[in-house]
Amino acid sequence: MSIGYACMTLGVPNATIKGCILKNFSNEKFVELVLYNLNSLKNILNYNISNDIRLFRISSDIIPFGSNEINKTDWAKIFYNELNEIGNIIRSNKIRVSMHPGQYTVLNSPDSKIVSRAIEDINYHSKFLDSLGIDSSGKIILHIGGVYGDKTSAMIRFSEHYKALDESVKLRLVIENDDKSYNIDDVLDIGTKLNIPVAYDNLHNKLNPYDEKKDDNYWISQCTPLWKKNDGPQKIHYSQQNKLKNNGSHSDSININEFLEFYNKLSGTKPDIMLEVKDKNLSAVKCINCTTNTKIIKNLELEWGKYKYSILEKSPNDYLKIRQLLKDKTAYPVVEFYNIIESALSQKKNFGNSLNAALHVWGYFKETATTQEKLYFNNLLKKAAENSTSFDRIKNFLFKLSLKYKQDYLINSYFFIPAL
DNA sequence: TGACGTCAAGATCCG
DNA sequence: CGGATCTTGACGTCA
Repeated sequence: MSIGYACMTLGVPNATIKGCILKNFSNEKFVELVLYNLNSLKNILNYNISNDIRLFRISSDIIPFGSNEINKTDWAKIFYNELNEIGNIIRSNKIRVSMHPGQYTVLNSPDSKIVSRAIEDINYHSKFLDSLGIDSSGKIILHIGGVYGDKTSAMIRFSEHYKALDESVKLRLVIENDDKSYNIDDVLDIGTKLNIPVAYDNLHNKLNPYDEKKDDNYWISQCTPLWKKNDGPQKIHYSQQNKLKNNGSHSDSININEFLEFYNKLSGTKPDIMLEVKDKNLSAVKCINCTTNTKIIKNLELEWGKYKYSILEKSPNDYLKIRQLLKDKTAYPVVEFYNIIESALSQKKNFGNSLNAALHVWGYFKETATTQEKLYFNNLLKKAAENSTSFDRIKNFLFKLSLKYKQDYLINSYFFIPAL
């Protein structure tokens, strides 16, 4: 059982995926972007390894316009060395990677042009995983598509188009229930007939249920037999509803109590769990720390090091509470720890607390900073007090200082994540 | 025809 | 001119 997250990281330096718009596409731009993205992917994977995250979804944007006809480059050849190096990192560290074409890749469309684009896109995803030397446990997760007023024939069309795919692509394909059209029963029906593994998505099932009396564990068990040896461990998608947003919007963070309630109800072998959540790797680390057999306080101390200034900024009370909580070096109060973190992060910031946290971080530099840097920092504080600049600018400046003075402890701090 | 969802690139505005 | 903020893109389905 592994727990992972999708596509992008928060608070990891040099780990973003870049793209460009169609009209700016050129071969030179493309080469530049792919080199940049592959380097980011390498950094993400190394981050995952050091945080013991063994499940990761690679962004479909890793190769910009990977399946667009504008893109004539043989990228697998051009970037053979980079791709090979990344593949080695993945394989030697036993990370499981997957990909997930977006909602616009529709294999069952009645429009043959849309179908051929969908096939091109699925082929691109498969080729990317092939280029890393990943075996068939590296999955491509796909939705069934549209209904077009006639679900039965739309499902038949999916089956026919699926059968026409390359064998190597079929080995990777997994189908997933969606939040509007194809419920888990529909998808299990297709999966059983075509022998395709099914990834169960709990939030989609909540929004688009087949039978509300059946719980998550029931459906996950129903999917289990469809995962054969070559497919690797069963996978599911797990997410929670953002209560302030539309149905289907993912929560900012995984609420740990709700997750553990779900997790503890799972019977049999636990599946790989792909989290879909705004705070990405942060929730992955949280859920891993709460389910691991390695119950050592050092892991909580590492987490605390990253969270502490964000907590100080939101709630000095909770800051003190956690310091108290982590005093007993023989204990592992992980759930309590994250409960306080979640509660603190849900608080609103205020000027005094933000200033206090910023000054704590400034403490790392106030001796070593140049006169100019000191002046600039004080000027930013003054402007913030007058409300003529935001604390984000102060944070940006402090982050730049962290990089310049190589303060790794600060560079990895969640304090600098704007959304937090 | 616009909403849906997603994020950053690109465009524009502001001081 | 740099930084902040707004708009667009890229995709297909459905109301």
